[in-house]
Amino acid sequence: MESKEGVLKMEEELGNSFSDYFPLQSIFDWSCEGGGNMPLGFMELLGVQDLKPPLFDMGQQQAPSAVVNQALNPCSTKNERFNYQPATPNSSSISSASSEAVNDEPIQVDDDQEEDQQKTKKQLKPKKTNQKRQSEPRFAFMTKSEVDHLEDGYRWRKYGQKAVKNSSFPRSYYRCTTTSCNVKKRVERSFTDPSMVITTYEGQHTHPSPIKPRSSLGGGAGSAPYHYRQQRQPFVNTLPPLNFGHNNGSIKAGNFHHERRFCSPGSSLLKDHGLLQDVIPSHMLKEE
DNA sequence: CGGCTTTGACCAGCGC
DNA sequence: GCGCTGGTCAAAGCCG
Repeated sequence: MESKEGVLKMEEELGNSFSDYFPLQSIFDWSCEGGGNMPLGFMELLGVQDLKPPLFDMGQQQAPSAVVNQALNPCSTKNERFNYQPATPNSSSISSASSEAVNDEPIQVDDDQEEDQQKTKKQLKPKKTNQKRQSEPRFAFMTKSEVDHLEDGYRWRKYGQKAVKNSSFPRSYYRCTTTSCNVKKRVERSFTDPSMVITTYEGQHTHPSPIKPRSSLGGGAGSAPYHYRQQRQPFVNTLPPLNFGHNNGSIKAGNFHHERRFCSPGSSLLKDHGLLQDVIPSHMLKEE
């Protein structure tokens, strides 16, 4: 199965098994049994916990898990190693919450320290002081998408790209453009299925989504994330963007269309199902 | 002109 | 110790 392979790949990448984090249960199960309470949800990992998570506003303010319940009927998936992911743009997705520092406080580098580090780096390019690079909470998910960089409501600056071993697709590195926000994300395509995009978030946002609500747009072009330009591709996005609720008017009509589909269960889900089935193991679908 | 991407180089960690 | 690989830096260039 494609998706499972992807998840396993992510496990390797993250250096931990998802079962280490979510023994016997996936986030789906949290939603089913815990009344939607996630111990450490995606939203927290993204640092939007106190923002009325726009991410899922599109889902009639449903909790992520609820969205999942509708979309994937996770309660019947039992111990499938899947969990929900942010509704990424253009896509159906499979995610894996992960953190190498589940028990760690998110690293909040003092501004002064950070400045010092940058200064020294500029001057001497000294050794990096971060002995353990990946100490931030991380969250990875797979997305079926033609677009590499998925809209999630935040603005990102690409700071690097590397060819990845065993993959013909490069990995891109993005950093949140907001000063003092240390969130990073990596984006790469699955080499087993080029249509799948693996996005890994690292760290927590310390600020609200920069994308303003439509009502405050006034044209909105100015707040349109830079990469919208990149998304002008002949492909059609298949799911709503990760708007984090403050949906920007600049998001193209196609996305709104999908948004509506996503919000209305029933036939709309069936439509999405066509995409999801590319992602969801067939046996999961049979269980429904 | 500011903000962003591109891309080659550099650095650190890790395995052999 | 050496080489490989992933992650980051920063100059150059692009674009609205």
